[in-house]
Amino acid sequence: MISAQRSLSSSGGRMTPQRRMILETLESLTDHPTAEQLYVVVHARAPEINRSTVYRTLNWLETEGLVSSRRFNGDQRAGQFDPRPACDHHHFICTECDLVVEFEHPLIDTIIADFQRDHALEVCEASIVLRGVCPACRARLTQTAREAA
Amino acid sequence: MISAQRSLSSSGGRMTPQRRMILETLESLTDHPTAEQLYVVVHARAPEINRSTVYRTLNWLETEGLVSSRRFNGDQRAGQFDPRPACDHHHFICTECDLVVEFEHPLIDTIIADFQRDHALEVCEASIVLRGVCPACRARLTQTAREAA
DNA sequence: TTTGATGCAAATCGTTTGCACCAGA
DNA sequence: TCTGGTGCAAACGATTTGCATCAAA
Repeated sequence: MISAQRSLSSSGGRMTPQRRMILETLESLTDHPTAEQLYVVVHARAPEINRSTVYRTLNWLETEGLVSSRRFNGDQRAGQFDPRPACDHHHFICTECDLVVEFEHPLIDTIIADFQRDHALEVCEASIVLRGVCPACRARLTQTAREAA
Repeated sequence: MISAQRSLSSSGGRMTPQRRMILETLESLTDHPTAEQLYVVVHARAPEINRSTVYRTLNWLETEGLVSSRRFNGDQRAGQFDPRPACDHHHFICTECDLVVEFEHPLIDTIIADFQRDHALEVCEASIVLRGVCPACRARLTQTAREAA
């Protein structure tokens, strides 16, 4: 979760009502919304807030390191915003319903260390994306397959 | 590398001169080109091939599982195409020059197994993205920093 | 012959930007 | 006050699509 007020007031930008509202909305959402999805919620609550402001605020938050943008799927159009920094967790995505599950795993550090040793490249960030099918979608899929047979 | 002729003739689509040219060009490139970059090369060799055809061919190849599209960076606009399936290798990206280095690591299987056990979710694909700085860019950066001081 | 692929241009989608105005520090 | 943020609309880049034509199987 972002500790919005504090982190932000100590950094470069100004705290405005629009930014506060966008931040509060982002924190209230449990998933990884696109800019448009976030805009829809923000706009419903505060119709005077413009779409550009949402985009600008998200970009600003990303440069501040408070959120990270993701593209879990190579062919998806819109970026999704993760209300946490990029560096400290990984993701599972259901290919059917886009459910996102976050996780951590200590072995990533071993992988990074091995890679750096083998390739003489300096790694500063790592992310794992797992893709698969969640139980609900699995049930639906097998049900559909059974009906077809 | 794609074994183009064989894999494709056995699958759904038709082999046309355009598709052959696009495939050969994609195989000849060693990096992970965007659709536009690929189009430029293809178009230089065969000016009659249209941009739409490149996009359509890439989408088709992806549904056939012969290439995979990537978005290594959350905020980058264009998708990059990897002339290999998504499942069998991982990537390091230099944040300065976009150099891509591919690698494999056996521990990913342990991570997948642990995740599946802990979350009761079925994983069918995994990819690791490491981000960092390559030696050339590191040298340039430290040089620039030294000059500034 | 028939179905699917192509070229072209226009449309679409997600995102950014120029500019005049406004407000937080 | 003055720098930086906002709303608006227009621009933009990447990608897709409708349609008439064409060619692989």
